[in-house]
Amino acid sequence: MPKLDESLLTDLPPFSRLSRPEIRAVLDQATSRRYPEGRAIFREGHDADRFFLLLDGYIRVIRTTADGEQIIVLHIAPGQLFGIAPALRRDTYPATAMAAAESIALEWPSRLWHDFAARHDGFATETYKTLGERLGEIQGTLTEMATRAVEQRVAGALLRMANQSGRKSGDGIEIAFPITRQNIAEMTGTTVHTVSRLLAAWQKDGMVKSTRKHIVVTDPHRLVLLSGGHG
DNA sequence: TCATTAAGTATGC
DNA sequence: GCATACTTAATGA
Repeated sequence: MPKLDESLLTDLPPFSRLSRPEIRAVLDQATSRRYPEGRAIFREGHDADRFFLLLDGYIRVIRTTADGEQIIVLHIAPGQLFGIAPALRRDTYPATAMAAAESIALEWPSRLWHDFAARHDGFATETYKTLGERLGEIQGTLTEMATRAVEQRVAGALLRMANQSGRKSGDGIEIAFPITRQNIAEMTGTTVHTVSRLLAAWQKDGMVKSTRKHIVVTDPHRLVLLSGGHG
């Protein structure tokens, strides 16, 4: 394993308050791995022996219901920690993590988490901050599920992905990882068919542009209106 | 309003 | 050419 460059971590919230030598020490304990699209990084219920930092790519966090249905909980963007079960005082992962696109992540043994938190100023607080933000997002989605109609939920899901992982392209905001209608159905508690119909209608109205596994939001503002105000 | 069924077309390895 | 992604229409809860 080649030595990892310190600049990988210097600008990321959990590490931004660490000194150069501290970052070096943290990096020297990390392993870097690559995951092809669709590969599980860890699975729900399994022993939480490692935690991760996403360097490149996108991660889909998935939970499976009792009757085997998949629910996409959220997506993780580069620069974020994930699989941080130790921060939640858990010894198993609460969800499955899949590479939504080809991804590269650093990993550390779980036992190091408490070590990092104790030794490095800001590591724990920054980590809890991202956990809090993530919880807020999940709560928001949950409320949306309970109170909004399907059309508003799908619009909201598209906007969330565009906001968190969007890159500006020629004609709008492009969702930066492969996403199928089935995936969106799993995020919004509806069916592929409904998602397909909605996307087709919105494309005709010029709000989105989509091809296979690829969506560009061309009129975010109107989509916000459709989603019912709040993003 | 939305899921389900069913039956198709398009796309990419 | 086959699996996967996607589309559309009909039906009924």
